[in-house]
Amino acid sequence: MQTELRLGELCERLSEAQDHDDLARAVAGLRDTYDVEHVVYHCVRSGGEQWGALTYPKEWVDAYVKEDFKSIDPVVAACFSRPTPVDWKALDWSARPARELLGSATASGLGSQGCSLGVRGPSGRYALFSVNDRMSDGLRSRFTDARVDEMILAAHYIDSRAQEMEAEPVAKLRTLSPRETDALTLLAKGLGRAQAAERLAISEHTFRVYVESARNKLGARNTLHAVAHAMSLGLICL
Amino acid sequence: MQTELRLGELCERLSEAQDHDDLARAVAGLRDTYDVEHVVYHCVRSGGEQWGALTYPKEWVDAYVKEDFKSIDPVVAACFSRPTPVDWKALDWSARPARELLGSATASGLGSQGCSLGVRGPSGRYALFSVNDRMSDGLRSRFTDARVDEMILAAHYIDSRAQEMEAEPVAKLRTLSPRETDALTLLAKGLGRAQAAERLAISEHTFRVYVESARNKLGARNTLHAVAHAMSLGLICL
DNA sequence: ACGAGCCTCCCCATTTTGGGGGAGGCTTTT
DNA sequence: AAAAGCCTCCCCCAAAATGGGGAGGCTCGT
Repeated sequence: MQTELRLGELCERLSEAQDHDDLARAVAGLRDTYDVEHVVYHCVRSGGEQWGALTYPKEWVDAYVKEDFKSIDPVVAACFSRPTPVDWKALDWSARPARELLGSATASGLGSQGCSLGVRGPSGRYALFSVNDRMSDGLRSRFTDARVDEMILAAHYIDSRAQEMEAEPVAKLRTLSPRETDALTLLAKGLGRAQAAERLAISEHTFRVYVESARNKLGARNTLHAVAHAMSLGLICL
Repeated sequence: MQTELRLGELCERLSEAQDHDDLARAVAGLRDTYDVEHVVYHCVRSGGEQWGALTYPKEWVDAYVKEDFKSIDPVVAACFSRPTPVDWKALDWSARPARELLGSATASGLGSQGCSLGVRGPSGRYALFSVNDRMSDGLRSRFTDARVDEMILAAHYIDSRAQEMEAEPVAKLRTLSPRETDALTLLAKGLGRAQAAERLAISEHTFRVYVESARNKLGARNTLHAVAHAMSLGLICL
């Protein structure tokens, strides 16, 4: 197995990538360089449906989507809260849905060993970068630190390119005034209007004006929608 | 200037880091290795107040917090939506608040050139990794791609350690049933209860049961709080 | 000087939500 | 077999929110 990843090659392919197929080709090149069974970029959550740039057989990808394995996949759950690479072997696969996932993967000819790293972006965006092999011992334990570095860099570059491809032209990023931000933030934190107004040392009437104003700026249908939208845009945070 | 960053040294310091001071020492070691004016890890948004592990003088840090520069800092805003490193020189500093920030920084003896990379985590977490120097031309243009790689890796490792230090013991991660998730997601997207119930092909009474149930599971005070909380935990996404 | 935006405050009628209650059928796990 | 959770449906009443309207003072940018 090669001991050095030519990220220059990956970056070159990514810089020319225009669509998901181009990303898939870049990921396939990575698999060949790593000399592993599969390399996977799985965009779990973004503005639209989940999608992936990967080397898995179509049969397995179709089964994964059809059975909605994303909602019970221990890898997806584990990487959601851990910032470091996760060895699949270390996860709990005892639950029946997880065993079904494994069975289905094996039936599609895949190895059950792998390593994944979660990547996050704005507006709750969440993606997974995985390396999969059929060898009996975990990839993570076989990887040197240098290889973890390469995994992190590969994940970052692929996700960056994916975000760039998805980005809507930011014609006009909505912003809120400080008081509007305060008003929505306090509501998001669970305070009622009366309590929030008191917290800000203003009247409920005034508080309401800020909420209405923010709602109009965000083009929201109601207060809840305004709060959710503001959170999604990263304008407020709990 | 050295052409190779010894990330092994950074990782060693980080693996032993127990608090923010340890992180600051690791960051200071990085500054010495890079041979630059300052290196900064700025946790802009997480569960608590903003904080940083950095080499800036206390005078400047105090001024930054006191003037609430975070809310107008073009670097903070730019890195929020860009997944790749941002050269400060390329940003718009013409607005008065931004000029005040620059003036204050210069008065504190800082250079105005730098490069920053945004890092994201769960629950809307957002941090910045920056390298600052007083040289007249932008660091970004002087950095080779190898240096960008090191910047990305350094940002990742520091943020990972920071997250590990902050992580509350996950005694019980709240989850929602699929229907509860659907109900909150549709409300977050701006549908009214009647419309959302129709979308799910259930009655409004039933829809309401899911909302109430989700609200109880999340320990939320009202529906808006439940939606905001679910988004914050990454349970639903727009 | 003027316009835009922010911050502040008030009113009424209608609609929606929250809090409480009730119920049954199905699947999964232990 | 039993318990727990999910999915489905219905009711009432009080409180809160929404949708519409009104207003003035201050600061900043052009």
